[in-house]
Amino acid sequence: MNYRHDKEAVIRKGMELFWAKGFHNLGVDEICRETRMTKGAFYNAFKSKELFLLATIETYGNFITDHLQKQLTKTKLKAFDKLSNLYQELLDAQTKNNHIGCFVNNTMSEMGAVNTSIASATSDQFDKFLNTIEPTIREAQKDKDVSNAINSKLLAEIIHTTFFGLLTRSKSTKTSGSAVMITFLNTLKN
Amino acid sequence: MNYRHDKEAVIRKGMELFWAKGFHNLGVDEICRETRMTKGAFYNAFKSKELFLLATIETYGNFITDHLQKQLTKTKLKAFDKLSNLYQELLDAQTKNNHIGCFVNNTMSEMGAVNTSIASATSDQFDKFLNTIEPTIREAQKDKDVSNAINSKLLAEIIHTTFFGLLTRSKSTKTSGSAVMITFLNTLKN
DNA sequence: TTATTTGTACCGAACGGTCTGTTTGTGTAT
DNA sequence: ATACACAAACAGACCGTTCGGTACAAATAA
Repeated sequence: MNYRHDKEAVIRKGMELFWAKGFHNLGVDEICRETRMTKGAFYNAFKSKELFLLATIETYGNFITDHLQKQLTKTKLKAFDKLSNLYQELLDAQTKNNHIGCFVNNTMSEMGAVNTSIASATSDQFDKFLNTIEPTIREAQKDKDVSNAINSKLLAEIIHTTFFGLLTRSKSTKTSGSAVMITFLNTLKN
Repeated sequence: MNYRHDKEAVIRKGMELFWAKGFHNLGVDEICRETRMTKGAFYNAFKSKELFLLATIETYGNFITDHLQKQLTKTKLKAFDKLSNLYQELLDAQTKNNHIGCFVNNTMSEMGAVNTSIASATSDQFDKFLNTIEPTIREAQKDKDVSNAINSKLLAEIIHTTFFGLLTRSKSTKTSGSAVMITFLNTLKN
C-alpha cells in the first residue's frame, strides 16, 4: 500500500532527530523508521541525507526566528528586559530538553569546518537570528540602557555568540548557564 | 614483525584526528591507518574507541593549558592586554587551521548531552582553562582595567564562553571573529 | 496510457570490536 | 651463559551490524 507522505511533517521530525543526535550519529534507517517512510520514498523525496539535512536547517531557522520574534514583541517590557528574559528562558529551557542546544549551533560545530554548503546554510540562519534581535537591541540603545558606542548589529553578534557558547557548555555541565548570561548582559548595561 | 608503539605519540595523533573530524566521523580503522597500528595493538592498548577519546581529551587539556600559561606569562604587558592578545592570537590562528576550533568545545557539542563520562571529562578541562586565565583577570581587576564588581572566576567564564561561541561560529563563517572578541573585551573595560 | 511515487530487497563499504596465533622482553632456574 | 616459562604486546583475518544509497516492481495518479 502506498501512503501519501506529508513532506513538511517528515522534515519537522527529521529536524528534531538531527537536533538531538547530530548528523553523523543519525542514520537514514532511523529517520525512515521514525517517520514511517521507506527508503524508496525518502530518497525519492529528498535525494540524499545531506539535502534532507539542509531542508531541516531551513525549517529550524524559520521555527526559531518566529519564536524569537514573538517573545520580543508580546510584552510591554523595556527592550533590555525583553532580551534578558528571552535569553534566560531559552537557557533555562535546556534543562528540560536534555541540553539539546541550538540546532544551528550544533550543526556549525559538527560540520561547518568540513562541508561548505552546510556552513553557508548555518551561517545564513545565524544571520537571520541576528537580524531578528537587532531591532530590540537598537531599542535598548535608544532607552539608554545599553551603550550606543557599538553598532547594534555587532552587539547582537556578541550577545548571541555568548549565548551559543553557553548552550554548548551547558551540554556538558548540565547547568542552564542563565545566571552567567544575565551577569554578562548586565555588564553591557549603562 | 612486531613494532613497539609509542603510546603517547599515538594519543597525540589521535587527538589531532578527533579534533579535526569529531568522534562519530572518525573510524578506528582510520586511526589505526594513521598511527600505523593494527586493530590488535589498538584494542590491547586502549580497550575501546571511547576510552581512547578520553585519553586524547586529557592530553589536549594539558597541551592547551600549557599554551595559555605560557602566553599569559611571557610578556610584561598589562594583564588586560595580555588577555586581549591571547584571544586575538587564538582566533586568528583558526584561519590557518581550517577552523578546526577547540577540541574540548567540539566534543562538548558533539557528545556532552549524550555521554556522561565525556561530559564530565570535557567540563573538567573547561574548568582547567578557566583556572588558568583567572589569575590574569584578577590582575586586570587590580589594575582597574576591568570592573571588580564581578568575581574573577565568573568573568573568566563569561569571556571564555564567548570565545567558544566565536570558535563555533567561525567554523561556518570562515572568519576569525577576533574583531568581535576585541570589541567584546573592550566593553568590559573600565 | 504514461508519469510519478512507494515498498522492499539488496549493494558494497565502513563500522566497532573480537579472536587466534605470533612475537617479544623479562624473570628465573640451571 | 643458557634454557625455559610466562605475560604483555602485537598482527591481521574475521565477526555481525549498520552505513548511505540503488534497483526495480508494484501501486497510484494524470
